[in-house]
Amino acid sequence: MFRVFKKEIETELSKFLDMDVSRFLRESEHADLSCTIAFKLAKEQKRNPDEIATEITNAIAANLSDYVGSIEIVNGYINFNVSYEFLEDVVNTILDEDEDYGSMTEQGDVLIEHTSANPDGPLHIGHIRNSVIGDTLARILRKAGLDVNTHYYMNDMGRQVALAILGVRRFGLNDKKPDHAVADAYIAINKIMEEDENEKEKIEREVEEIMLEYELGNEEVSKEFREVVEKAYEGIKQTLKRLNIHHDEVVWESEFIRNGYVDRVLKKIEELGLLKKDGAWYVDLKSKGFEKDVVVRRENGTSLYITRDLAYHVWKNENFERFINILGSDHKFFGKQLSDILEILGLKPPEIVFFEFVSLPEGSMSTRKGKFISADELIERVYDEAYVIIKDREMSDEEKKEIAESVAIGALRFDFVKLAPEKPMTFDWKKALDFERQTASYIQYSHARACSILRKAVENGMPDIEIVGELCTPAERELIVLLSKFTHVIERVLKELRPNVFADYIFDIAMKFNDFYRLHPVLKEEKELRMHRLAIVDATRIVLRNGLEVLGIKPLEKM
RNA sequence: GGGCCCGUAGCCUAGCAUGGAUAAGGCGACGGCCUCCUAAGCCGUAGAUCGCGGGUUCAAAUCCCGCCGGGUCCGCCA
Repeated sequence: MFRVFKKEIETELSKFLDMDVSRFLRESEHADLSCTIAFKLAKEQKRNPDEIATEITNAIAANLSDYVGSIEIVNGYINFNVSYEFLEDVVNTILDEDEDYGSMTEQGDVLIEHTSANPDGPLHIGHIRNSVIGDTLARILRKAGLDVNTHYYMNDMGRQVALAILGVRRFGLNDKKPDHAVADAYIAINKIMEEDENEKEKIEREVEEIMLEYELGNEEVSKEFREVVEKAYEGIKQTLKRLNIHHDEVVWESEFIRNGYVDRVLKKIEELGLLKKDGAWYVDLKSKGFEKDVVVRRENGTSLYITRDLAYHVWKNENFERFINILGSDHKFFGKQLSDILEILGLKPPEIVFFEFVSLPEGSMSTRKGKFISADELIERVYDEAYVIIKDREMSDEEKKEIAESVAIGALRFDFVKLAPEKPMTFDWKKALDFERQTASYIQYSHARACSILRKAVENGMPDIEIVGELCTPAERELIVLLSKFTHVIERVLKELRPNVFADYIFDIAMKFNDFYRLHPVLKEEKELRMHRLAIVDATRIVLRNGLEVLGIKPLEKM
């Protein structure tokens, strides 16, 4: 709805000004939309901005639709405010569209690859950042109308996995959750390598050996790889499920060796005359500014991670219009190489969302050294904390557990998604376990409050609702204008691929709703005013619910 | 050494793309609010040389240049 308001002003302004005017229009605290074009023109024409603003306003005022309620000129700014009719239309549209409010009609297929953690252990808190960004983005893009597929790219051919397999061979798997059991074997074999030079050499030779066997398709070894990888993934999948995250498909890296895509991509590079063979095979990327060649095949004939990933991206090109990867920023160099090679091949590179590292106060994490906080441990502790808060409430234990689970998962997801991806993050137990504001629980609580008011209204036999623009107070106005920006915000996320923007938006709604709640009684009011406010509460409830769902957080009706 | 990212009150963050009106929230601190729709809430107070230095501009947290501090990458690893 806000988009309609904005578009209209843009159209009228550009009729008069004959230039792209959108960059001079912005949301501000002073008005619903504020225009700074007069400053620009004042400079060019060496005139007073106020004078120009007045001229512009006079020229367009008559043509503006009923959604524009007022235009004001203040110090050269042209301030546009929405009308009563706009406010009414927003609330009525939300009530009408209900769970579809905020949905858009973007078209096309998108593939989002996220998480894709090495199957050598459980997800840790760094991986969760990837998963949450990826899953939230997937949900936002779906809300926008796109046909979204999510992939977990299973890195089954890496050195780490080979090592994990040797670990399992030597120590077996204990009876912990399967991903943790794999990690224990992996950590144990790493420990041996660190402590004993002879063992280290021996194990490294074995790693080479089984990697080669696996690439060549040796049945015995392949079976071992599959078993360990599937074990690890089984545990990872459980963790993701608890976080409301699922992948539509798991794509095994080794598949691209077996189905010939790796050979195809190598051949294609060779045909372009870019392949250098000197024992190993290299791609010359000097034209793209790289000092060193990129190795795409080792001397022993095996492929490398980038070779298989190139093959995967050839496949993505064949099957999807857009493909987005969520990657830790340590992959930036790699991502650039991958993208540049794809471009040389005349293919589309992936859109990549990079996020900065999650580190512990004592330094960066390492699965190999067993130095990490697992997602499972984090979830469990946040859950315990959430349970403590409600344990004395009057409800069934089952209900308490459900609420604690939703609050815990919500808090966790929100904590990761609210931070801009490019910001580094230092994990802090105290903050992770703190439920005082700025977390999902605040939003869930606001939603529950709205539900409660509506529930009581029905119980008291006053279910009728009706928005009346003229009755809107400043706080109500602000809230409704914010509610109208749902698709406006989604549009921005689509463009920037930064889901934190959406998280902020939903949080803002919760805050504005609490302002409203404090200032305006609802159920106590006389009929007309009560119906008006109930309409606002219901509309807010709907937007909060839809927003929380887009964030993968359960909208609770009671807490 | 070179590339990329980050640096905004004691702490965490938003704003930076497209320069504009007193730099916005939260945590923590201090003082208050449950005969009133859920106190997982709310109100008030204190707290900022927007890392530093230059430049562009009528106007810079935002753009440009140079530094400083932190992270990360520069493998026949992934």
